[in-house]
Amino acid sequence: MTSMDTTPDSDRGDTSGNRASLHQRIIRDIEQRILSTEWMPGDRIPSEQALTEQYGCSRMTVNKALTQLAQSGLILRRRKTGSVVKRQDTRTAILAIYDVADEVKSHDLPYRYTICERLQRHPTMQETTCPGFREKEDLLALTVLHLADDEPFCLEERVISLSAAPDAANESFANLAPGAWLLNHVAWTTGEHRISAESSNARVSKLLKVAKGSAILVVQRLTWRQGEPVTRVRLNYPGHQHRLTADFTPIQGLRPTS
Amino acid sequence: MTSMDTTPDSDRGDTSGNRASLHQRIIRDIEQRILSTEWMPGDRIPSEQALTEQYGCSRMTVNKALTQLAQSGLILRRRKTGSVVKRQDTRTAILAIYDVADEVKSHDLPYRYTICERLQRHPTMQETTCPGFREKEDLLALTVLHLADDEPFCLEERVISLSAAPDAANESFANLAPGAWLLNHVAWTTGEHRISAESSNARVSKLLKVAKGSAILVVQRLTWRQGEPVTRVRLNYPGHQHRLTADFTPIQGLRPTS
DNA sequence: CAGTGGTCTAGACCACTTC
DNA sequence: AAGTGGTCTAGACCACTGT
Repeated sequence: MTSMDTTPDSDRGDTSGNRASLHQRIIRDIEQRILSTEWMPGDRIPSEQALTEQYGCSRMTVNKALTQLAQSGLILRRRKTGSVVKRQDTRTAILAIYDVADEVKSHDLPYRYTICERLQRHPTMQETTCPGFREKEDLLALTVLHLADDEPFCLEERVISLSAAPDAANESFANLAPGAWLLNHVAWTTGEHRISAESSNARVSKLLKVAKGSAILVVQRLTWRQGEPVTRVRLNYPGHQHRLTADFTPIQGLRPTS
Repeated sequence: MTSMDTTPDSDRGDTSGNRASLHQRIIRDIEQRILSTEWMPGDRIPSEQALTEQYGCSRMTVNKALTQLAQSGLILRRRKTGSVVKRQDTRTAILAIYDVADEVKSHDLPYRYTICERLQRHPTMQETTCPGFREKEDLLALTVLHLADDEPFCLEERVISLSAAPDAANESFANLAPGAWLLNHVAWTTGEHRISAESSNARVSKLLKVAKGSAILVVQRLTWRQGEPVTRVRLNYPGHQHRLTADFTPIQGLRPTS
């Protein structure tokens, strides 16, 4: 009988300020209840049927809202038993990984890079044992120094699989750094980051012009394309000047890139 | 007239192996085209109307697929001009931040912690100038050493706002470390992480039993609840033994927690 | 078995944006 | 003005799952 009496708030017949769509309002309402601890982890969320009546809308609309809440990790949906507030024991942070050039430019500093080293080789022992690359694969190894305002900003040690990116062999990387070049030529990949702190060794210290043994923030990235390893890169940032920032919000979507 | 002729592949009338739902198959198909560079950034994606005919389904189903692709950052949707493949210049990684206790236990090591220091105070100069806390607010400052297998694993330096979490003042944290306690008592928050590498100072070195000046991975976390700062925490991990890992996949959703 | 979510349809109206 | 996505409806059938 579509009782409208329980309509949560009163912008229903309101002509002004009706910015959000209905399913978004449902999302906000439920988020609010969870945030305010009115609904605690494990508590049951009204069934789609119940919400359909509460909001006087169709089930699709409610379903869309609950599906999004589940996708953003706020609730768990199960058949028969219904949806419940999820326990939030681990939080996820969204870390945006930029191209180093963009990163520098976002600080309003002039950017340039130099290729310090370039050679074609096969995987080392370490590389074959650990993660991605096949034995005897043709690889291109590059060392790139990124500079901001002519000061060392990041030392990039990259290995590219030439079977995944054959064009790389004949590319000078004179106008486009390898990272950006790959972004333009090899499209999307899945991958993995490892972030750690290390003491700089002699080579890194020299190139980054930091004291030997000083703290370096190391971001390692492995990327695949359709199951094939494409590139492995170690980005060495002087620890004192650099930091990664990540927002975490279990609320209203994950804002993937925007 | 719902032409079925162009149905992309042939599991339509197939009774076996019909695992994925239709909108998921549409998502996969489009992802595939983008991954294979058949559709490059900027290229136009068929309109909802066109896809509706291609797949012989209703517009809602196509819309659901495209909406998800847009939410995961793969495509851009615009009215009138239609949807296009998005340029992928920045990638986002999902970083799971666990409670330190869970982190240790996931390594199958016995876990314990000790509260090294505890005092109630007001914000320091630095704290009032920089980010969250109001002046003269009551704060609880804690230093917690987390141990794995009785070896120092992480040094936690935490400040809790007593206006946001008044119960904390009378809590001994004997059975539950402050981080886990807050998770249970203050519900969800939005927040921010800053990850950097630093050289350990005397205090940190001593507590973590590492050489002074060695590389430390520092994770700073600021959390708010409804706009009010709740807690600020610095987690100091010996850099050599610890690393954060994050997966990035611009493909098929962001798997927020799972 | 009955309750719940998962998915889909075949329409509809509107808002926005470019032409 | 026309094309596109944004949203919503009022049904429907099915799959899963706990009792």
